[in-house]
Amino acid sequence: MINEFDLFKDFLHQQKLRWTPQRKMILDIFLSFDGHVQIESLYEKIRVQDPSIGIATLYRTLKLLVDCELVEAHSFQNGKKTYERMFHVRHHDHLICTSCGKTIEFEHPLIEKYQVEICEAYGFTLKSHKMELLGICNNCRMKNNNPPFL
Amino acid sequence: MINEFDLFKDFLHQQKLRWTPQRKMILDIFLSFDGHVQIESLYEKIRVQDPSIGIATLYRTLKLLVDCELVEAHSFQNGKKTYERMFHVRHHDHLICTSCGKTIEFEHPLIEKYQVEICEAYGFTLKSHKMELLGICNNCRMKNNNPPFL
DNA sequence: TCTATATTGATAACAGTTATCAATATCAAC
DNA sequence: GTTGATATTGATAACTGTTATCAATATAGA
Repeated sequence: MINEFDLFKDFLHQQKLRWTPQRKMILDIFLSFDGHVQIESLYEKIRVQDPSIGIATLYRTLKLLVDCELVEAHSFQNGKKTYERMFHVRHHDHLICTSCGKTIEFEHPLIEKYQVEICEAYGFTLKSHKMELLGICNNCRMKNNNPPFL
Repeated sequence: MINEFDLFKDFLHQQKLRWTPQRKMILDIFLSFDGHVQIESLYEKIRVQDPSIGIATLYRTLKLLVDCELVEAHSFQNGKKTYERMFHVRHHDHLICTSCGKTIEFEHPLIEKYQVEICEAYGFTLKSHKMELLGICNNCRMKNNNPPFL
């Protein structure tokens, strides 16, 4: 079964770029994270293994990983980017309790279908999506003694 | 009917902050835009009316407008924030081009319906949601003309 | 092994945003 | 209206995350 390393190697070869120990290590450590990874955490963990690696190499490698679609970049409010693994991972959306922070992952095939339709209508090629439903979970509603709809 | 100016004035008063001509003008010009406003465009238009206004005042005022929930801040791929009017505006979701940053607003009643169903299934009381479809717009696809790897 | 050239780490540069500060404006109390 | 405590302003320095530059080095095909 094809894996991320082979895919990255192929991509580099195809672009006449080179497979280096730094690139291997960065991908390796990136894959050891789950969910959204911040440059900062990634860089810390990388430096444990090899303190000589420069931050520029990390940014450059992440950009390559995004180019070959193994990784997706997100921007959040605080101005920092996060990076998310995009290969061998099933897509899902999030239900988030704004009171306790609990999150539930879910999928909904029909919603996905409508998303594609919307993109087609506007001439977009859909690459990914993010959907977050924000609400109050059962637990918190009981605890706070709030009525079910508020 | 209550309007943005009264709401902002009340908010400032409540926080023991002051109602100034600069704040009035910034809100006024902000409201003359539609959709997602970039600081840059906003600042240009403001300086036409009063070239003495400083960029810091613009940032400070936008932060206040976000605090009082008249405005919502978004961060997109290119690292720039955009600001969106949040009052007297119907809820909508976003289609975002990850290449040029162009955004299109849309609504889809069926998707909204399924969101409610999902929340009910997990015992959540839905408060709000955010859905972003990320892709490549027609323009950028033509311009770049580079097929994705894989 | 040799050689063209891609890659590296250090760091300067850059862009967007925020903090600092002295001068000024606001507004509640009188 | 005047006063005075203090919030606000504009200019700009500082800060943060990211990217570009560059000389030294590593890679990989011949």
